[in-house]
Amino acid sequence: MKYPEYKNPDYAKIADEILAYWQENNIFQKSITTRQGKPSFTFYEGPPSANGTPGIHHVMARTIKDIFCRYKTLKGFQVKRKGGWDTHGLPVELQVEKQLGITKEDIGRKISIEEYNQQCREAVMKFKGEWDELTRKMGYWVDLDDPYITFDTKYMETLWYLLKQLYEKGLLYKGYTIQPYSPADGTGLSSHELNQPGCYRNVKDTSIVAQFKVKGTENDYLLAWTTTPWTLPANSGIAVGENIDYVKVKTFNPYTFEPVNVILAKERMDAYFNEKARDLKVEDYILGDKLIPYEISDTFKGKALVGTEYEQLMSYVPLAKPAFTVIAADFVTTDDGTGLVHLAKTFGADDFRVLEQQGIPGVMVKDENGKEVPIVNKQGRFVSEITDFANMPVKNYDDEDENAPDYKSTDVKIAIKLKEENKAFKVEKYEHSYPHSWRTDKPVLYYPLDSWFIKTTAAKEKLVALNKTINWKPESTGTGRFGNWLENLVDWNLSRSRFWGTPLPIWRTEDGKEEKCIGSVAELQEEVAKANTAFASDTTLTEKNKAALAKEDLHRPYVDDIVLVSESGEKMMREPDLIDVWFDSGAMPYAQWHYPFENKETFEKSFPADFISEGVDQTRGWFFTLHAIAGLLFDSVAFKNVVSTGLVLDKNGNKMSKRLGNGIDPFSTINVYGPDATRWYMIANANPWDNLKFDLEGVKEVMRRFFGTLQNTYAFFALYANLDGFTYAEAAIPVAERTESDRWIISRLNSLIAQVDEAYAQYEPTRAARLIQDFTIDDMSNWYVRLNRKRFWQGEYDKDKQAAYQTLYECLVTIAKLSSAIAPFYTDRLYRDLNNITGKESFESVHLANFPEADNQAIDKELETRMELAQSASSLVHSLRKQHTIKVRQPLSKILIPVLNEDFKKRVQAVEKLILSEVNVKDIAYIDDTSGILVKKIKPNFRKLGKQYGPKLKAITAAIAGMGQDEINRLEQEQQYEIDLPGERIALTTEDVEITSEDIPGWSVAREGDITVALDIHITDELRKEGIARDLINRIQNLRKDTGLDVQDKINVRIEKSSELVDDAIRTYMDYICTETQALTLEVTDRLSDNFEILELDDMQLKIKITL
RNA sequence: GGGCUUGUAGCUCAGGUGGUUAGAGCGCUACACUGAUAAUGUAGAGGUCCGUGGUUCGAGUCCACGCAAGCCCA
Repeated sequence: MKYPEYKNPDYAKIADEILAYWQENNIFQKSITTRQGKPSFTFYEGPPSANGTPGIHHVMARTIKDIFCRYKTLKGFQVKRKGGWDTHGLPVELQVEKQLGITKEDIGRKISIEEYNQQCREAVMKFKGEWDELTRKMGYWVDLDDPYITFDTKYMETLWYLLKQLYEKGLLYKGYTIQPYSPADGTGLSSHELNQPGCYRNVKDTSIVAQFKVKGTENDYLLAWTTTPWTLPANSGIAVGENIDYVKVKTFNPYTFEPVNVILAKERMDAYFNEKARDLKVEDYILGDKLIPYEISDTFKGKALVGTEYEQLMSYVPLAKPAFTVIAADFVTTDDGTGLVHLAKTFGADDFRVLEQQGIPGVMVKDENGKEVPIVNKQGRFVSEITDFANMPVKNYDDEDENAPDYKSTDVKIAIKLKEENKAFKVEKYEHSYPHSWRTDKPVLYYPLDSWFIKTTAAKEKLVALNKTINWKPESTGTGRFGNWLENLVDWNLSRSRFWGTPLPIWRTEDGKEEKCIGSVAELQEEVAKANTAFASDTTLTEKNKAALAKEDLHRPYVDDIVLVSESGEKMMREPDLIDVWFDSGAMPYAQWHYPFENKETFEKSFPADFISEGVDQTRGWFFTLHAIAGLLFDSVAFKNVVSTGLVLDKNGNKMSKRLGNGIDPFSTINVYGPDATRWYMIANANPWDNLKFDLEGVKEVMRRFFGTLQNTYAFFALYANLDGFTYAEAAIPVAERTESDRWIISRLNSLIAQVDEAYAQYEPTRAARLIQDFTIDDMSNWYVRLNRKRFWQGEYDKDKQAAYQTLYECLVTIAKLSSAIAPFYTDRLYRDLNNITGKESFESVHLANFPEADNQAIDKELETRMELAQSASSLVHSLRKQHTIKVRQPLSKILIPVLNEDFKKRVQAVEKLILSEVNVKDIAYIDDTSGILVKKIKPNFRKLGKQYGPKLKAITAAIAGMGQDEINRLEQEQQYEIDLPGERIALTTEDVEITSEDIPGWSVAREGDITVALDIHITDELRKEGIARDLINRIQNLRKDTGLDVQDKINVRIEKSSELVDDAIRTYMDYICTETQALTLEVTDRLSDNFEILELDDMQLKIKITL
């Protein structure tokens, strides 16, 4: 049995093979069953919607999910992960509308709701095949055989159960919010509809700066600006900015010329007062003059205005305190208007929010049922209570000719009235952007619409407190984005007026006085039975009820048909709304198990989740709904750890979109570069929560640099291990008995295990990937293998060789395990290629193995430091050789290393041999102080001195810089040295400075950190000959390779006599050359006649002939 | 308009608790090395650490105000 050797590894192909292996051997299932009885680690899958094709960002998000599930499995946890599909909601509906070429209005007319929903049900799984394929090909392990599906009746039944729980706790109520509403269409508009092109249009409207009289003053007025004068009768508050500067200005009303004191933001004065009137005196004003003088009589911050009461502007509907009070709001600016904002609670979302917070009521009237309604009806007309304008449309909804000479809009009529009453300070046309219905082109109003809410605000404190126990990655998303959101929580608006979704399970009598919330299918059946008994005489009704129930489907339209009976015997109809689809996904911890109807125990064991991960855009989506439902109903968090991932952008940092065509197809990427490199690149390149600029060049680089190096190292190992028959059959050689470099790489390996384990445990996969990558490339390949190459291909199969194999084997297997969570395919191949030969472990796959444990005994920090020293020393010698253009093949006699203390010397000595062989030098000479040739450099220890002396540091630095060699020596000998500062003397110790060797006069030196190296570049004849011998070996090796000889082929070499120097070199190093080149004979002949090759050696030419 | 994030070499990114020569990889240039060879080493070029103020003996790092990009929400 041999370790498989690969010529040109195709990583995509490897992945396919491994995938097949997993499938045949049920590796995923085994990764769960083999952990039976172990502590469980719960992961919740945020359900994707399969109505679109998956993109490259899904690979990113799912890689993160997969990594931690795999990691925890290796750590011995049982990690069940149920897949799921999000199936309801607007995107599906819009897609179907588009597909059928219909609009929302056509549903229930041109197409029945039943048929429409059937279309949705089919459309939503349209791309399930692609999703499953991606899941499989990218190696995302999730259980797709038994997924939860949000349109499933069982799933929906759990939603009803949860809603009923909320209802019974009094957390589900009917209220209203201010939403875009089109009176012309008689319907509300979704934000999606509002985002239709052409919806926002520039229109000229009448704007009014109204004068609100401050209570208890003679003629002090608050100036508030509005572009919707029709909302003025509904005014019940005014908002100011707390930190904005306001002024009180003495002037005259430009329409009535009455003297007034008006209050507005200082910055806005220019807009309302004529510069030319600045120097006029208020006292000198002649009534009726166009140029109106003004004078600032007071200045104050907005804060001072808060609480000011004023008189109602248009008193059609009286209102009690605290209405008509000035409040502070964060949305007030001085960009336009007056810096005071008129608030109409029923006609602005901001207005509603701040007034609600302050407990200020809105201007409402009672309708015929005694229900409170706004002063504008659903047709967009003033109600009768607004006597002067009763029944007038607030916008031009009657298609009147606006260009007619006598046309006056309602806004204008209001303006005229206010002017006459000394209540308008300025009236003008104002052009602004205003939303219009995309159907009728008529202006949209912001209007209170009925909605069902979950009273999340009731649990705000709890939700905030629970959030603090969640480990957020990154932390700022939890404390900032999510935390702030919770702090400013508003009630969750559940209502959606759509068709494809979970219906609200609430039935109401027509007068709204009695209602019932249904919490299960069984309950619905009971209630239907009751109703059918109560309304037995109405067979149409009872038959409909029966038919609807028989469908066993909780969707519309069936549930709409069901009529229930109230306590008092009234008919109850279902509230027509659907619930927000976010409730669907937020309820998945319960609904995926059909809790509490089934799987109670399973649910309890898997709640809350240990880990979830989704895009940061889910903060107010899934993350919130999970948190809210768990907090409200279960007094618990829904998840303990969460990684919110950033966006995947194109390589230029632009959002990927179908329109721009800059999207990356995940399938082709995986097919070309393989899933491992794709996954590794995404993880190693940037932290998952940072946006990723996805560049295929980066994937290529990862493939070459990391996987290429790892594969190369394996290939190297396999090549020689196969030749030597290494199968790890021998007992492991104790680490203490292995070479310095073996112990070093093992120490580094164990340090790596500990660091990688910690990185994963802290949900920092990027750190883990980078650590593994650096170790593989720098430590294992470029240093350990390079230094130890000879041990693998030279000499007998002795202990030393076994130690080398064992050491490298250990490294490779460990890297396979550490990386397996990120690159599951290649690492499984690597692991099994190695382990199948040695049989060290009995696992069928790396994913069934255990995470390596760091052996602290094997970690030797001192050794790691020493090796760093060897690396920098070697690098310095290489650099010196480079300067003098002396190739490494040419041996040199010695290097000098200055040593300023014994510790340093010991360290270098320990790695002396390594350095010498690495740089091809015969000897190291250590020079210390006593040699008297060192030039030293002194530098202040800023960290220490700074703390101690602070401001005096500049003077001290100057004094130290002035120290010569004698002074430095004295400091070192006496351990103390006094320097003069202006006015005082300071004693320095050796701790206060850093002394390094700067130079060795007459030598060529190089420095890096605290190590200095000098190189003896004199080449003796002896060295020259050895250099020639090495050159010759190199040329012969090249020749062997070029002629296609195998590594083990023995050869005979004949070389034509040339210079004495070369002949001498060959004679002297005959044995050496023969051993290295596997030559049986090597002779120098007078003349080579035919079939010879010419070797270039420095400036010489050699004729050579190689035969088998 | 608000909240959050990001800004360091041509590109992608590192740079605990402030410490005096700001690093790596890729790319570019040159040279070397060569039973790991579609690999490797060394060197060079390339930086107003987004800007402006401030704190400090000392700021890429801390503070304030901006600018730019992104996400979410109005």
